[in-house]
Amino acid sequence: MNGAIPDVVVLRLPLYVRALTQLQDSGMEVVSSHALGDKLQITPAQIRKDLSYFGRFGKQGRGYNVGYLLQELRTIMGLDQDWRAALIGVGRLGRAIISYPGFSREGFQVVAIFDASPSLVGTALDGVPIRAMEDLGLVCRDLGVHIGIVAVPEEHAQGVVDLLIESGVKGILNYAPTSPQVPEGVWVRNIDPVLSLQTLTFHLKSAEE
Amino acid sequence: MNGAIPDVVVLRLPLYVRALTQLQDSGMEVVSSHALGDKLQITPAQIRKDLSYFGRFGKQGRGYNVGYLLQELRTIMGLDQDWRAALIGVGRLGRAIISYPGFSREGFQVVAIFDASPSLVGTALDGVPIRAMEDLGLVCRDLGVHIGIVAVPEEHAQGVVDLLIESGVKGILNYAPTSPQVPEGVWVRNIDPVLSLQTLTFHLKSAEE
DNA sequence: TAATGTGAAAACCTTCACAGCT
DNA sequence: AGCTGTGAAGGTTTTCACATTA
Repeated sequence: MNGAIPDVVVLRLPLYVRALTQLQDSGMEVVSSHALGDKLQITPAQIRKDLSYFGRFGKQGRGYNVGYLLQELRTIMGLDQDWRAALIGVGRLGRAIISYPGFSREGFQVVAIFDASPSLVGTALDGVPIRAMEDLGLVCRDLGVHIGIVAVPEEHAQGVVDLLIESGVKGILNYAPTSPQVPEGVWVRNIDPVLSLQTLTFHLKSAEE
Repeated sequence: MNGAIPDVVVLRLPLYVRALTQLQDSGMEVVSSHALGDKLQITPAQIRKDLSYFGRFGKQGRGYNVGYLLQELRTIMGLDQDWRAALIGVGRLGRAIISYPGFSREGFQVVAIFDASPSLVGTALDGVPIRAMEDLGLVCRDLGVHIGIVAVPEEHAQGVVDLLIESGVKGILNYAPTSPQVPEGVWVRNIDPVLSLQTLTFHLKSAEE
């Protein structure tokens, strides 16, 4: 129906997948845009419009078949395949990330781990060997790493991101408290809970008046 | 000059604060909207427009004084005061959150911890006692908790959020993989790295073609 | 000269409203 | 009767472009 999907639509797709999965688990077979919208606090029109970028998945008068729509969305988003990730940085944060079961449950496998500290290199975490930064390029290409998970201190984040990009990695999940610069064709998502807290305080402070 | 600040502007304010702090640390005293925009991959016009919602902080021909703008923004966002948070849920995730030094460094103090497990209640974490869920309302009001940090399993998240709201908490940082429903006047920010990864795979898959 | 602050224009996104299908 | 899919309308956000000021 068109060419590019608005980024704001792409950001909502995972919400639909998550909500539909919950509905499926609870045994629901059909859902209307209105019911799905109630669950997500999104208007029914918005949901229908978003889905219409990708096809016609509903039945007039009835709604959407939960299982079917879920499967279609998972295919559209590439969630029907496995994705290989590399973790860079084995500090407190890196350890928490590797021990989080949600990633592998959703099809994201951490296949390589890197750290700059010589005392860590050679040991393993969760069965995955920790390697030296020097080997990043070779190993990432070898293993076909799709996504880099950056969990290094702020001052090293940009350097690590540059290295990942040189190694052919096109997707980056950045936990460092900084905004890395990347060229066209590389996608970054930043996770910084402090930024979220700071937008909260703005509203709390405003409401206080 | 205005009434309400667009939410999309509020989401960018913490980015400005973070970048300005980095500039200040590196000794820079003046910055132009162009230079700041380079750092954040945001257009100069956007930065100037965003700032103009709050006042006139720059000098024509020169730019912005880093320290002054930083201080103004911190005041606008309420970052010049301390905020008290309660953590709910002491699983793997809750422990990672409490051990993250970034929160207290930025003025967010975890003053209370709650968990449903009787074996944890009565023990302490990082010097903060773990309390029973039954005490949540009383303790939150007593201590004047501003923000609830939700780190419980998905199936308990909505219940915990409801409890927090009943207890007068108006800001929620939600780590559970679900979209809690809240009334007007309560603000939620969700942290779910899996959603971020899933938006990445959409782009990676699209680029693959 | 260099860069802000800001109306106006352009681009983008959301909502409306209804034809059309089940 | 009920709900989708979608053009068109309406609203919001971004960008442009320039008067203005240091």
